[in-house]
Parts: sequence; structure tokens; C-alpha cells
Amino acid sequence: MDKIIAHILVVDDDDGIRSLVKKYLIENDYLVTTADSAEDAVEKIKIIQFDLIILDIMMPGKSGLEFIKDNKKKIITPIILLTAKGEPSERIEGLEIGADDYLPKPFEPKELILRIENIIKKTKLNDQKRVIQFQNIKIDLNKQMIFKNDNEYKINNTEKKILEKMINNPGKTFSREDIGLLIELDKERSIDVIITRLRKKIEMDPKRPKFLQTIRGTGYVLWIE
Amino acid sequence: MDKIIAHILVVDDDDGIRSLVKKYLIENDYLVTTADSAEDAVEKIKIIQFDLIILDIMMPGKSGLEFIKDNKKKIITPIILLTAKGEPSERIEGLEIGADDYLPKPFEPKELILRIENIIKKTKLNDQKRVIQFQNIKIDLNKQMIFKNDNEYKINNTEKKILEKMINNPGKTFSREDIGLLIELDKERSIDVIITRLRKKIEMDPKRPKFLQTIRGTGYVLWIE
DNA sequence: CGAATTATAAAAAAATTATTAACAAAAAAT
DNA sequence: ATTTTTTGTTAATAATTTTTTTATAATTCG
Repeated sequence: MDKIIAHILVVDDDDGIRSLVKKYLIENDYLVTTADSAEDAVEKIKIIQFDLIILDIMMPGKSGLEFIKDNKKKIITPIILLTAKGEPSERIEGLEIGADDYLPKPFEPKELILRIENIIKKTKLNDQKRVIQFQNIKIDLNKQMIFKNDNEYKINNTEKKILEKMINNPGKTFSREDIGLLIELDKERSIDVIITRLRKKIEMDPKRPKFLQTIRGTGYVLWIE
Repeated sequence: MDKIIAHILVVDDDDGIRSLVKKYLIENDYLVTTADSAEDAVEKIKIIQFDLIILDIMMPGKSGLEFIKDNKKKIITPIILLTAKGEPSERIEGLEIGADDYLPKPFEPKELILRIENIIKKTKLNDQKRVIQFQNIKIDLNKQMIFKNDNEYKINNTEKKILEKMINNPGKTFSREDIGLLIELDKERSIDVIITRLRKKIEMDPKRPKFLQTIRGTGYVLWIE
């Protein structure tokens, strides 16, 4: 399974800290881009969709707090603030304004990594399977595609939601009601049809489903290997 | 930040200028290859992927302008034109045709280096992609041009912003809202129209988009490889 | 077997996206 | 200052995709 490598933007005017943090992060298998000012960061986020921003609060020019204020409408990316020691008011303001966490300098590398992992987990980026393969079938939720032998099929949002849930809970049976809640749909017969269509895409022999099976009277289950 | 060692091709029929430029460049830590004619340059670019081409406009045989015309669909590399003094029409034509900058002869070595650095910064640096090529399509954000087979299209600022983002996040789906934030535009229907227009430029068959695809209910994604 | 449940196909309906053309506003050119 | 070109907006219509319905078949299990 493909691990998603989070892309992190490190914003700090201090060369030493910037490269140190970059080094830590790279050692921990993150993809890192740096910016040496808020202005620089603004340019970079225009172009790259980061998974996390680590932001120094005190910088010449625009401060970290100003950066957040100016961009919070546009940014969905979580932010970890680096604050100077003993500046509780700024920390609080940062969190109020939209930062997701803060870390007072100086900090232990391990602590930084911990907080990053924590946030990444929260944003659900990492703990979910997005690509799985069994036999000759590959389901790629990121691409919203299924590859079966030499065929490829698009999967729509409804199908994606169902597969997402089932892939991350293999062997668990979902009632039609469960599925209906998931995809915001309360017509039970419609779910039959959706399952039928899904089977055409993921089963070698859709009439004799091996993976997406029916549990009569209960619901459906994804059964992989 | 690490300095990138750029590989530069110098194309000039004049031995003196060629070796002089080469000397300057080597002193400034560039890697240099020379060609004494457009024909020679054509052979060299077949073999080596340069980071920059410095091209004399006036040469016996094929001229610099002809070289660009003949190769612009294929070449990703930025070009600096060397023009004879006081030939503004040729300069303008050069820029129109696809050069990235020009420098009138005679020039100060320092000025050449400055322009080189400027271009290198714009292109290679930043780990941002500015020029990409796939199949018969080339997108050049610096020149704001798209080359498709024998056609070429200008891209405006809006289109550029969208492509910039997507090129640097290939495979990532952007909602209309994302795109709207990016280009400061909140009319969702307008985005449809903009996408349609973009597809006319970058798709071989705009009615059946292969690259700029719709993820129904979610948004759009650029799919290249 | 027979009743209940599930499967399937095809058609209809609904929702979303695509396309075109016409227009207005802004920008660029003359 | 006027004209031309470009760009975003809107609206009307078409095309596509997805959901729902309907009708019928197939399956399961007491």
C-alpha cells in the first residue's frame, strides 16, 4: 500500500532553525519545502497544496500571526506555530486565530514530530488506506479508479465513500441503513443497484461475487484475502 | 539554500564571443557546452537536457530565430537571445517567438550573469514546475503559452494560476471553491466556462478530456504522467 | 415448494457538468 | 479619447452522469 508522504512547509526567517527542522522532517520521511518569510510562504502556498505548515511567529516583515490572519480564509492547511519561549498571549492569540497547535522554542525534535503526527492523524491524512490491491484488482481511492486486469473504471463519489469505509473495515458487515447514512440516501432499493454496479467493477465474476458479498438479512461485507 | 549547477548551451558562430561567454560562465560555476551553429545546437539538444540556452541571433546558416521557430514545440529549456546592437525589431520578434530574455551585444559579463540567474531562479529553483511536457503538449508557465501539436495558445493569468496549482499538485482534486479562492472568483458557473476554455487548449480531444478531468461532485484534477 | 430477500436490467427522472453565444466591463492598443 | 481585444459573467440549452423506479428474475432458506 502506498504511504502518503505529507508535504510540509517550514516558515522561519532563521536559517539555522529552518534547516534543522527541515533535516528532522526529512529524516522522518516528510517532504519539505521551506520559506524564509511570510511573504515567501504566501508565494509558495499559491502553488503547492501543503498538508501542514510549521510557522515561526516572530519574523521580520510580516509575522506568523499576520500571515494566518491574512490567509485563513484561503488556507485549509493545518498550522503549527513556533513561539518564542514565554509568550503565552501570542500563543493564545495564535490558537484563537486558527493555528492548530503550537510549540515553544526551543523544542525537542521528537516533540515536533509527535505533534506533526498528531495533527496529520487528526486530519485523517494518513491512517486510512487509499490504495489496495488483491489478485488482479487494484482500487485507488485517490485517483477514484479501479483497475481490473486490463480494464479501468472510474468510481464516483458514492462508490468511493462505500469502498473507503469497507476497505478500512474489511470483514465488517454494513447494513443498507449504514450505507444509506454514509452516502445520504434512504432508498434501500437504490443501494442494491449501487452494489450491483460496484460489483461489475471490482469482481472478476460479478454474478458470483467473491469480495463484495451479501450477508442475507444483514447487509454487505468486503472480503479481501 | 543549495546552489544548482545549471548546464548552459552557448550557441554562437563567433569563436571569440563563444569562448568569452564560456569563460564567464565557468567562472560563475556553470557547466557549459558550446555550439557553433544552429545545426550544431540541434544535435546537442537531442543529447543533453540543458537548463538554459544562450543563443546568438545572427549566424550563418540557420539564424537564432529560425532555430527557435523550428524547435519551440519541443524545447522546454529557456532561451536568452544575444542580439546585435540596435535591432529592436528582432528582439521583439525573439520574445514573441518564445525566447525568455534577450541581451544586446556588446554586454557586460555581469549583466549576462544577472539575467541567467534571474531565469534560472524563475524556472528550476523552488522545486516548482514551470514548464511541463506530456505527449504532444507543452505547457510553459513562464511564457504563458501552450503548445499542442502545431498550434499554440496564450494562457491568461487566471488560466495560469489554475495550471500552476494543478501542475504542482498533479493527481490532486480541486473543488470549484478551491479554484475560486485561487483566482478570486466566486461564481461557480464561471469556473465551468474557464475549464472548458482551458480544455480547448490542453486537450487533444476537449470533449473527451484525458488530462484535465472532472471528478463529479468534487471538482477537477490534472492527470499527467 | 413458497415466501422473503436480493439481483439485474432497462427506462425515467434528477442532478450535475459542458457548451455556446451574447453581453458587459476591463484592459490594451491605436 | 476611441477603438479593439480580452476576459469574466450570465443564461439558455445540451450532454452526461447518477439516482430512482419499475418490472422481472434469481437466490436463499425454513
